[in-house]
Amino acid sequence: MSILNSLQKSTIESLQVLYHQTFSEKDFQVNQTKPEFEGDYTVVMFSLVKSLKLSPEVIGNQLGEHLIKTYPEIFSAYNIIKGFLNLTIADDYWMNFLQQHYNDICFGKQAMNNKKVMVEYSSPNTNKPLHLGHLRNNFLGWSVAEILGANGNTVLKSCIVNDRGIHICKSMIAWQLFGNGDTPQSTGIKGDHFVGDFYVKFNDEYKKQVKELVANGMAEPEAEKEAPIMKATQQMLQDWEAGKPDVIELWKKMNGWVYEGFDVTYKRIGSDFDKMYYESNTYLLGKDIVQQGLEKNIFIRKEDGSVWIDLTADGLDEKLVLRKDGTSVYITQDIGLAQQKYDEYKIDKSIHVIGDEQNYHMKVLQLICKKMGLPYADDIHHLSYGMVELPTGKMKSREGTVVDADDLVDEMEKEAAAKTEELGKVKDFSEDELKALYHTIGLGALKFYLLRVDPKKKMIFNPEESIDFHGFTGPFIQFNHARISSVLRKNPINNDHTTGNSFLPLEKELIVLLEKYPSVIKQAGDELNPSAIAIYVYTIAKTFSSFYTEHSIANAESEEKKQLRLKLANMTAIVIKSGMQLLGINVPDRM
RNA sequence: GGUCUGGUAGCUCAGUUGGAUAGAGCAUCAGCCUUCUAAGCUGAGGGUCAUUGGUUCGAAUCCAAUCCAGAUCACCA
Repeated sequence: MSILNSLQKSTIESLQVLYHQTFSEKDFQVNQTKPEFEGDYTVVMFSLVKSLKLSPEVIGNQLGEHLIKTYPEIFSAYNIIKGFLNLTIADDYWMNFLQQHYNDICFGKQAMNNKKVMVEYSSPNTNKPLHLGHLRNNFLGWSVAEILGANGNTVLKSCIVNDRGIHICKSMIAWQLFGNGDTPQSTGIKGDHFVGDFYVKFNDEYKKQVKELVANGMAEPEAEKEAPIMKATQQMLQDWEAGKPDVIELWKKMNGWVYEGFDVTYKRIGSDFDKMYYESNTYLLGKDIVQQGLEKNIFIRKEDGSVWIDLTADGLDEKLVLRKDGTSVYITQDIGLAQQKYDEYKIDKSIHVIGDEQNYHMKVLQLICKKMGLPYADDIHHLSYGMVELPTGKMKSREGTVVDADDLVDEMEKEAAAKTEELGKVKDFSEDELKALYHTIGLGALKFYLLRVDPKKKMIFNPEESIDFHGFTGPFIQFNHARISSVLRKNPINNDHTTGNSFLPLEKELIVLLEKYPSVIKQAGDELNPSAIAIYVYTIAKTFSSFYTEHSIANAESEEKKQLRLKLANMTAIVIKSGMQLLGINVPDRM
């Protein structure tokens, strides 16, 4: 049981004994004691005043007295300031805790429950390479999956690839027109970038054609429809849907190039999936559900044949679910895919990591599933995250302001290499070891940068300023892990129970923090929020760093003190490593 | 216009669901490496928590209104 739970429980029991009234954890608040006061945890008395009809000071005194008398193994002292009962936790309690967990690599993780969760993330389009926004999505999705696993869930990572549609045809057309038969192999360009370049080429040509038509007197909206390259693209989409062999062949070939490129990037950034879904296989799903909905009168067919759902009573709008030609739209596929996931895996919860620009869409999806009475409707959860913006505003591919994922990772690794060389602490590393280290540090900095911010909030990335390696960053945390590793390499730990020590303030601070790790994992899981982990791990590293500078471990005042500090350091290293792992970040033993 | 987010130090962000004098990092300034890794540590300056009301022992946090910024409301995905 956590110290917080023990504290709540003993408080409730004491209140029962003292006042013959039954309280629950929600009836009073427990916080960590502010550093300017004496004590470790504080119970706030004010909320008890009304029901007990006693002053906060009186309750605090009686409660404090009773607690230390009844639970001497937990509490050693108390004091009251205003309505705050500050409790000091017994040193023995901490000592036992440390002895029990200092070498426990599973500390903080929950036993398996029977829940199965699917986390869908990444969702790339096969017409362009991944960019900074995808990175936030990928890191979030992967980390959330990991965190849910640490909370005892069985987790499936999935990915829906948008591999068909008009945007894919655009790069196909452009390649036919301007490609001269070039391939990634012949040009030496990574497949996803190669195809992305043709997508850009399409837009350039399209703009040019529209401009020409307008110059010849056509109205702009009409010109946008009539541009030959656009008409060709639309024709190609129809051919694709009709299964025309040469179009299908081209489509397969170009998507194949993109996947080769994606594989490299995914491997590099540490994304992986248990299940891939392809829109080309799912885009027809959901139609039968629409049919059922029509029969139940949840959907309505308009005169032109299109099918709609009226959500105005729920504060939303009317939403189209089938076009008049009978083809399905995005939301229809999503309903179908949700059904398929449920049928296939019997998942208890389905988490969709999707940007907040699609909040409305996801709301509609959920509402439709609910109205259809689908059993999983309430278990669909949209993990909505804010866009990554530049100081100048949104990233726009048309204006060439998109920060490319591959380029960014390259830069981060280069930066890591430069810093490492400058410091010259790993001169004995082999070429391969150095490469691995640069990757660990560079990617660690990037992941931490994107994960330390609350997912819900949009964030600003300034490409002018490179991502920092000092302060509240991944490398700072990695550095502290390396420092601890270094100390532990040179000083063996004795497993005997360490006794007879009281804690210095920084030692106490560290152990109180370590004890909280399980609750942080739980919070991060409940909130689907990796930033809770990031902030926590940083706080641990920072506290350790102060402790490390202030007190010598190897040359402690006594052998007992040395053992205590070694155990503290060991547990700190384990928690840092474990927490960073939940973020998808590795920690080196040397850097 | 409707709906939904958000507004905290010069900048980027925290703030444990209502608790004690609102915290970090970056940037600025001043110190600290003959001892375990200085990607570090210590300290200083920097705030009308967008504004105004309300709720109560107590509000950055809850409620209302206003201002500002963004997203969305497609027979696009």
